[in-house]
Amino acid sequence: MSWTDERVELLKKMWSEGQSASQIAKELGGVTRNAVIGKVHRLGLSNRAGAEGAAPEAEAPAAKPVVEPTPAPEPVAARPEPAPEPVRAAPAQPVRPAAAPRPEPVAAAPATPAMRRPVVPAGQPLPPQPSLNEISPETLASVREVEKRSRKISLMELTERTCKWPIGDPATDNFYFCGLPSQPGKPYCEAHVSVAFQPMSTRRDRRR
DNA sequence: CCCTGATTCGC
DNA sequence: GCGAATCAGG
Repeated sequence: MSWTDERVELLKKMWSEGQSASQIAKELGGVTRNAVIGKVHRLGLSNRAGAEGAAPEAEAPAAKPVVEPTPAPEPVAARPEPAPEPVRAAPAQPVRPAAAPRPEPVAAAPATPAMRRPVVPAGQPLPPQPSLNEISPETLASVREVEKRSRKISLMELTERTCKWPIGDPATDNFYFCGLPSQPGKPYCEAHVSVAFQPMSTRRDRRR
C-alpha cells in the first residue's frame, strides 16, 4: 500500500481527531501503526494541532469527576443533590464507522438521587443489567466472585480485549468496569458473557 | 500484558 | 519517502 492522497487525508483527519496510530492503521489497512507514526512525523503533524478551533494550549486533562464520597452528614433528610455531576461521556472508543464523523457527547444521565439498593444502577440503555431474578444462583455466584477480582478499570481504559461489564452505580465513585480479559469477539469476560447472553430457554419463566 | 507515540536507520 | 525495529513510557 502507498500513501495516496486519500489515505493521507484520512490519516490527517483521524490523527487530528485524536485517534491513535494503531486505530488509524487498522482503518487504513495495509499499514502498521509504525507506518502511520512515521508518516505523521514526515508530514510534520506530530503535534496534534490539526483541528481548527482547538484548544490553544494548557494541557490539563483536569476534569476528574472524582467527586469525593460525600462526607455524608447522616441525619440530613432532604438533600436535593444540587450537582448531578454528569458522568462524562466517552471519547470515541471502539466501533469503527467507515469514516463517519461522530459527535460523541452521549448526554449522561444525572442519575436518580435516592437509590441505595445494590441492584439496578441509574443505568442508561447501554449495558445489559439483567434483573437478578433471572440469573441462576450458580451463575450469579460466579459472577460475584469474578467481580471481586475485576480490574476495576475506567471507561477510558476499555479496549477491544477488556470486559466492558459495568459494576457499581455510575452516579458514584464506586463505579468501574470489569476489565478482565474479554472472550474473543465478545465484549465481556467469560463470566459476564454467561449472564449477558442467555438462551431464550433459560430466561423463560422469570417470575415478576 | 496491553497499549501509546518518538526515533533511528537501512532500504 | 518509507516503515520495522527499537526506545521510552503509561
